[in-house]
Amino acid sequence: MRKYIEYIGGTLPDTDWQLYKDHLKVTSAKKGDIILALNKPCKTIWHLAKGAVRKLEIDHGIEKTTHFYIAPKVFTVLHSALTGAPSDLSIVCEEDCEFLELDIKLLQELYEKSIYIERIGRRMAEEEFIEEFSMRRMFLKLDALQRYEYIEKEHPEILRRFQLKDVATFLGVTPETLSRLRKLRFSV
Amino acid sequence: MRKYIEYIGGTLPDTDWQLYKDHLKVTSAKKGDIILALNKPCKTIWHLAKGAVRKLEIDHGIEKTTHFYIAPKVFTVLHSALTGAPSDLSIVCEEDCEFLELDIKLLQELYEKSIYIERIGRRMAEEEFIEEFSMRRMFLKLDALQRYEYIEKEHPEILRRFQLKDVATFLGVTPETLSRLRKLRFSV
DNA sequence: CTTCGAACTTATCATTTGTCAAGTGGATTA
DNA sequence: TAATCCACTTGACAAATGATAAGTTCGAAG
Repeated sequence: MRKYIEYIGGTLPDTDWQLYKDHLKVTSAKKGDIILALNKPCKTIWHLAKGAVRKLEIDHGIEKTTHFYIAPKVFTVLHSALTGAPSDLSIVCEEDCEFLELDIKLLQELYEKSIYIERIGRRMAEEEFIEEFSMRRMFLKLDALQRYEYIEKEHPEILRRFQLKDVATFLGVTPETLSRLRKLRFSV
Repeated sequence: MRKYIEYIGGTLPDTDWQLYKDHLKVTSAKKGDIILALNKPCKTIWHLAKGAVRKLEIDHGIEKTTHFYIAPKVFTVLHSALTGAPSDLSIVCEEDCEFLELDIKLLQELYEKSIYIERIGRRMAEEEFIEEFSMRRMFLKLDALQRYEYIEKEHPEILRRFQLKDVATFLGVTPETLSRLRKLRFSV
């Protein structure tokens, strides 16, 4: 976790770091476990220490993957966490996982107590925004094959640790199309 | 501006608000003016008080619109502003505009002076993230016609104040395709 | 070991979207 | 006013992707 903070250019004095750490709860989950069910309000920030999870939505009965997270990584369902509304996303473990959980309400109290923690919150939101925008640009600029090649080159870990059918919906194509694109790639 | 802060659920005590206001610089620009050129580092946060602007990138010589902003709205090129790197986006006025500009460096100093301003910064980043994600979901869930209908229904102002060719690239289709989709829509 | 089911692939055909080329209309300018 | 430019539209054809159905492979469960 502290590494992630440094990665986004943040620093946390020891006392603030201690304050933060004291509110984390250690949990774990098995492959296949759903850690956030559809339509449940999201009340947690997960610090994924080990494993891999997937965020998904249901679109006309079809599962569509919106995010892949691989440890170490911090994630939540922001809209739901901020407003208390039911989450339109679900989160499932794709491997056995270990977490440090932080309650949203507790985090908001920590914001009051430490400007440094508030700052980390801002930096994390900024990074997520940039990442999300770069994903959208992928759809504006690249066709399906190029999007696949981008993942292959920039995030090969995703191909190793998640199912292709989920990578397909993440890329905005059907699993059949992804299969054809991969074949195309090998023959060139 | 203060309205925008309230909209995102923020509050700014009078003294902090005064501090913030004192650092804003009033500027204006004409329709067609480029307020941020491609490859220049972005050093400004613009508070768009009046008018409409468009953010765009160049992809293989083709202009692609990434954002539309209509007053009142706050925007910057976050990645460039945070890192000092040249902006891969350009910003152009689509109407005569009035701005309140805030220098990025000044804002970072203000973060040191006021936890409330820091908090507004966090809230803005969070809102931008949620907005950006909802845009990406549009590409995952909707085909081109449905994306157009979404804009027509949820953001009709965009159709009134920007050119269709730019709406087309924003939606990830060619202007010719958008034209056909619109024709289709009217005949149904 | 065998069976079963789910992921993945492959094939065929329909649909959507892109490309290229040309035409229309309205606004700006000489 | 006339000429010009550019956004927008339209048409014909090509390419990409989706839908459906069926086949293959592999790992999990009995």
